[in-house]
Amino acid sequence: MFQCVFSSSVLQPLSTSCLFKHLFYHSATPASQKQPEPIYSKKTEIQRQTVQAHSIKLFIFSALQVARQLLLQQQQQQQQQQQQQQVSGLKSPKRNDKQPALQVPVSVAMMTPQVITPQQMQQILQQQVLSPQQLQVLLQQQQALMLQQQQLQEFYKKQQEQLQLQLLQQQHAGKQPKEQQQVATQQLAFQQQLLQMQQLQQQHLLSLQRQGLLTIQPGQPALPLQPLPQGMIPTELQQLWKEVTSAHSAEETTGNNHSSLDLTTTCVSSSAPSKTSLIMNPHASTNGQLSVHTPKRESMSHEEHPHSHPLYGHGVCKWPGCEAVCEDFPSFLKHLNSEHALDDRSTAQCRVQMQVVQQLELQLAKDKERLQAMMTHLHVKSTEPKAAPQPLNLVSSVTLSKSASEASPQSLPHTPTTPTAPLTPVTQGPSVITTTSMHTVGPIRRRYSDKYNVPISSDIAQNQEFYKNAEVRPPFTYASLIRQAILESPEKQLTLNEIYNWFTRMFAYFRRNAATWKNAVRHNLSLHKCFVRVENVKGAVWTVDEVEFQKRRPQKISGNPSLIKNMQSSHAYCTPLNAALQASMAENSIPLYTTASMGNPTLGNLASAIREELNGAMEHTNSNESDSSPGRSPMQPVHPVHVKEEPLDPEEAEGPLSLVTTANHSPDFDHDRDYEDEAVNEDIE
DNA sequence: GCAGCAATAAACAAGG
DNA sequence: CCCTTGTTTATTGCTG
Repeated sequence: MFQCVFSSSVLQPLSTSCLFKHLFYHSATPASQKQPEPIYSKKTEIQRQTVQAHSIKLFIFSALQVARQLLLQQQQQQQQQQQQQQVSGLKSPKRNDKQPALQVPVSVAMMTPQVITPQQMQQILQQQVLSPQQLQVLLQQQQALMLQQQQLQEFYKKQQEQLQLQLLQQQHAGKQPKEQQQVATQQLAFQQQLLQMQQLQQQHLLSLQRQGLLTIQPGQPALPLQPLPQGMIPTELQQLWKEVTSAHSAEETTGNNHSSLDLTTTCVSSSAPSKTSLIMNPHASTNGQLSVHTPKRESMSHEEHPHSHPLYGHGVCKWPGCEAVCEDFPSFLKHLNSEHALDDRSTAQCRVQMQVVQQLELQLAKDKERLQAMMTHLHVKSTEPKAAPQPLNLVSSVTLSKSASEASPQSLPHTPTTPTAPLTPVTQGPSVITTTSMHTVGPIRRRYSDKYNVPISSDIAQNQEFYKNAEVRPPFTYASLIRQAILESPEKQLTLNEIYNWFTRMFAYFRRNAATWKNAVRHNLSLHKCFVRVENVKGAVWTVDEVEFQKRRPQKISGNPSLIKNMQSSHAYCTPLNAALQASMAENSIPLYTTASMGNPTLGNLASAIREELNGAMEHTNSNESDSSPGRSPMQPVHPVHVKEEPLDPEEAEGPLSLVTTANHSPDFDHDRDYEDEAVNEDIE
């Protein structure tokens, strides 16, 4: 069952064919009339936004309730069987294999039954392996196994230590523990996970010991972290592992760490940017997964600062729910050793933390997935109806972005139209096509024009938070931005550095690639007569010659003043929204934008910004051009309609009172110009 | 295809 | 010498 996971659209289940039809329906509509449509994606509601996350939590919870009871019964039986077999002798471990897991598809049952990671969940969902019923069964199984793990732990504690040692030894030897003869294979794997967690603790102690701060001899040799099949090891488990063993791993390259690292790489996915870039490039996290990147950095930082610890900061133990004050690192270690030793409570807390991380990662994965689906869909849409050269252009741009992130972007000349670039489907690239990753595109020069019809100050004021937080290129020329910066200053004059600061303060976009845009700022200041350098006592300041500025582009903007006025008016009464809300609304407004909410330029701006981020996907889809709409993309200058734009001083026009006009206009608006972030990759600067 | 504009890159100089 | 500031030139992409 497929459901729309995007926007406020109705959650209607769709079959595969219906989904395609639906997508095609949207694709067939001229992009200039329609904003990106809600993406119908083959996912269940689990992959929806937070609401869905909550839903699934409830869903899981209810499933767990059922599972709990089942498990308790099952557990009792198993314990009885275990005890019986200890008495009567041990049977062949093969019985484990014959004992089927709960009714779960093979592909799932084959997985090591551990807590489902977001990745697994995604995979399951994407593969459409599970029906909701199956999913429920799986969840029950998962939880049951978790409970079982807990209870097994207790049980083991009550058993002879010999039993545990035996278990460990056998696992170390790659054999199946005897205790697992009576449990399903899932339970076996859960025991393994339990052991891994114990190993985490052991490793932790080991690491502490290696720091010379503990003298405890580990009771058992560190067991190799058993790689879980199919790369299914939970990322969060790795992270925990790395966190716990970070200091240790820095100085030792044991098999444990190797397997951990390798698995990390595996989890990142083979299509991700090279491991090296992830590791070496401090900005690579924008392209890759933080869950992978972060531990790496932590590991390195710990290497540099032996007294730093993921669980210790600002004199406080950062163990979840602890916050005990530890004056110094040794006392923290002592505290950690005493209060957070390997016991039920610690392992339970560890599990909780794992789940927290899982939730976060799931959330992140969902959003990434949605973004990718959106982009994929839009690319398809934009390429389908167009002639070959343009789609090539577009696709190669994206491809370039990927290759650029993999190779050395700096060395890449701007060859966005290079046909030699493989036309790799977008979906095959790094699973994370983030906003920032779009910025890693090579220097693709894209026309970058002012929203002539919208006062810059108005737009900036309306979307201030958005620009501040989203790395979206403001749809204004450098000249306009510089002018705005200067005009915003109390004395209408700024030093170059102050202009820089304004840029970085106002636009997240300009917090990157400083060398590039600063050069552009200087270039513009020097180039345009409208910027006048005034020698000051302290140095030089830049001012704006408004007359010159107005003379700059009179020919470009002309047309019906009333339309402009309408635009400004409708634009002005939009309440500024915070960035997150804006982004969300932009998402949701996309379909409406083309139809009903033409009067909401703020949303329009956001929609435009999103389009901008879409790497020109909708470029040249200007089959319908009509410039009068205030809801038209603010990115789009009005070409055909000649409006005298500049006479409208933005400072005058942006007043909130200058409005009161039509909110609705022609649903047509031109789409033909999309501006993307050419984005020199700052990562390697 | 061309002109114009804007973005980008880069060389260069002057001054702190 | 390095950095910042400022100027200039060249190139490229986009649009009309």
